[in-house]
Amino acid sequence: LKTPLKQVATSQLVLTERQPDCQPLTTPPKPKETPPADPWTPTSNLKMLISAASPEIRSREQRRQLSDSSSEVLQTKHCLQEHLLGDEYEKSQPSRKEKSLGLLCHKFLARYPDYPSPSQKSYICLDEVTEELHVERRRIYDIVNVLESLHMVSRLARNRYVWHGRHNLPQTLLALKKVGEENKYIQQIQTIKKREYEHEFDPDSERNEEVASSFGSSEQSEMSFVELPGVEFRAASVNGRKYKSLRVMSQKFVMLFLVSTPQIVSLEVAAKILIGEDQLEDLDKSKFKTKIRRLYDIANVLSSLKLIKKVHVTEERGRKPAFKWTGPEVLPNTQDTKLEATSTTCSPPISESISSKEQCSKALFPSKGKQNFTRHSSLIKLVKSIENDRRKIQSAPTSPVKISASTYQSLPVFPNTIAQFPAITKHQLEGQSKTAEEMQMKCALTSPEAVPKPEPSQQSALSQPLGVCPASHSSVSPVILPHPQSGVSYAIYLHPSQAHTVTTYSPGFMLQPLPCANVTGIKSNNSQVLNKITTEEGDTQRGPDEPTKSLAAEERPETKSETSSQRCLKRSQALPENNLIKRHKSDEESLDTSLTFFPSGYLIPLTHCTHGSKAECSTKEKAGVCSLQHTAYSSPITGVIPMPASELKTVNIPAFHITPLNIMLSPNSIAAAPVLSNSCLNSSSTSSAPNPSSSALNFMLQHIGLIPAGVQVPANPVLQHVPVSSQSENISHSSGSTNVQEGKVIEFTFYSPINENNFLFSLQPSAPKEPQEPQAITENFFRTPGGPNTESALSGNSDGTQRTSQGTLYIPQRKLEVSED
DNA sequence: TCCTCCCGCCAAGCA
DNA sequence: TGCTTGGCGGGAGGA
Repeated sequence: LKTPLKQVATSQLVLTERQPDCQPLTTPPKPKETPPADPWTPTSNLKMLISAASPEIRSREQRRQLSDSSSEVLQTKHCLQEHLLGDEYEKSQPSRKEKSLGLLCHKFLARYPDYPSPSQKSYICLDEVTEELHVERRRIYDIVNVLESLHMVSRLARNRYVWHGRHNLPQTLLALKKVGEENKYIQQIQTIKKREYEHEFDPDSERNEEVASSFGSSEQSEMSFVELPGVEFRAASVNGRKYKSLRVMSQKFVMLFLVSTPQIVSLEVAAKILIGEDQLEDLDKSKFKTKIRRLYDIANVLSSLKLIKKVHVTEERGRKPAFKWTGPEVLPNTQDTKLEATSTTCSPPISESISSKEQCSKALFPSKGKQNFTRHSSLIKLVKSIENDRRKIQSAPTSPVKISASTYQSLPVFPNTIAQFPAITKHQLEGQSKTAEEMQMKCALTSPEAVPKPEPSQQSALSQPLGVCPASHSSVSPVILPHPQSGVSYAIYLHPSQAHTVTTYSPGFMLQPLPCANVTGIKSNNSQVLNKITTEEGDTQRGPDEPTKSLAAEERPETKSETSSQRCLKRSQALPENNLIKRHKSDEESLDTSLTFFPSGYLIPLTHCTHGSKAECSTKEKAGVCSLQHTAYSSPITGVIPMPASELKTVNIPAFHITPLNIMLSPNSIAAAPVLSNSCLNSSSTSSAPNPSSSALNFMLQHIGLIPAGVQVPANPVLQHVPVSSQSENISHSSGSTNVQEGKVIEFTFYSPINENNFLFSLQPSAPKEPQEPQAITENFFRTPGGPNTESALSGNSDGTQRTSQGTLYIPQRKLEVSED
């Protein structure tokens, strides 16, 4: 045995690649007839490095040595076996990890550039690859199939593929996302999660029927391989094993990430969905295991592509392997896509022409007759929500709805919803970007007089909210958003550390998502900010690195100019800190210099009052005198009412259309949980008249996922038990691991600091509190300030410019942990 | 013990 | 008919 002349650590991979049969760290045996291109000389090492960088050189070298290599390897192997004892030989073999598909895929990918120039097509010869990487052909197929599913390669002929690199990736992901939405993967995931909570996985026939019904829609639209225009699919077995192929599985797997929020998919759920789509073949364990195996194969390749990353989701039932999407965010429309592309350094700009888009959609929906992009499902949902909301407002008096424990159990989807509520906002973003016709339709469904149809000029003006930002922003300056219809502007005070997202505002659309604006950053870098919308929304598990994100509400504003809204802010600043404006321990330094008013919020335009005329509201607002019946609609009263937690009892939420901002609840501090309303909650202090505040509240809570659809929160809930908030401190931040814990108290505040027409709603996690009596965990989720009397909650200062309502949302304790390996 | 996934059999499909 | 492609599941390494 000869010692290599030089063997540097950095060349280890290359060496392994070249000679996988030799243990990389041991002295490789050397045949007596050493060829001139001995890999163990510095020169040959250099050659190998060059070769690794240049496929052409490598191929040439490879061809030259091809004839010798096989016999060499065999000889080497024999040589090793001869020189080493059985155990030693076994040890000398590369470990399982070194032979993993992921590593192999890394090697494979290293051979080709991410973005090959279109003029220079890279061809992949499977024989060469298998020889070069010293792997079985079979393994290469695994890799190639997944790459093919992403259109990173395409099959040219037998044994021959073309390397496209990542050029097609954005388009592919966009296409996959759309198909995923079409196939209602979100619902499927939710159905599966629901069943998980209800029963253990049990492949009985009854269950299969249930599954069958839940997957009915996807069966009808049995999906084949999603192609892109110009990237044809020429699989060898196009007709036969097409539907079970790794390609299709891979695409579906990716779709699951693209449609779900947060973009974490457990293998179990993915496998069940894939099984479900396979014509509901027996959900026996062997099939399930097989799917899981294949998903691991796919996941390994996707991980090598850095599209996903392995994590673990810990729930009550244990720790589950899952994967988290780490690839580029896919935004639904061209505009967003372009923004995304420009702000994603790893991707080249997407130049997607309309025609290619049409082609793409045709390719994506070949089996369906009508695949026009008519109305987005989220938009329909919104319309329904609004309709329901209005109906609720106009009909039955609000009475508490008790949710039984069984209901609690039957709402397994809900726990994830709160973690996903940023995605709801995102979803609305998508809806917002739909056509003007849709907007008008939506407007028509709402109060027409309150919501004037947007004119194009206004639209365009309003689509640039950032452009009207004050020229200079301190960390606490408001972001002014114009509102031409009302002649007033919206001002949003945000903390730069926790506000990252900005999107357009269109007044005709009643439920505009208006994510937080980074006051310091929005002017300079819109696209980046926009890009962050999705990446941060999708990752609700974030937290350790963003300790201040949700805590900015605890800070106070610092005003600069004397706009009306800012006067309000100033006023509030002068007020003593109440229980809702707390200082967070970890945030003390930043508090010294930067003060922020709202962490985020629901922008509630009071002009959209559905009951009573605007004038009426306005008058009453100014008068500061609100009848009980109108309390909910009417005026904000000046000043933040300082209220200790012990006094928090009631809340009144104006029954106006709520424009959700991006509510930046601390990802650590909340997690999805069913919310149990308290049957004891009474509304005796309110009149029996329909109380729109409950509708708005319900709408808002449903909308952000704090309560499931259909569940009603009483109009004027009164705190009867103190929620347990001791869990607030139990946020663990271990490196690489983020816990999302429930058992939190989320306090919320309604402000109207902007003007009489607008409300802001903000949520923030409560600061750690002393442990309180635990008996009411499941009975209370809601407590509000101001005492049992509704008016007292709304009354405060009477200068008619500001009012605050505060309350607390209790998230029952439950743990959902996502940890990264 | 369970997770992870390598490995290779073998059948379908293609040239 | 031989070769390519790839579904599939046993079973072993690793945590």
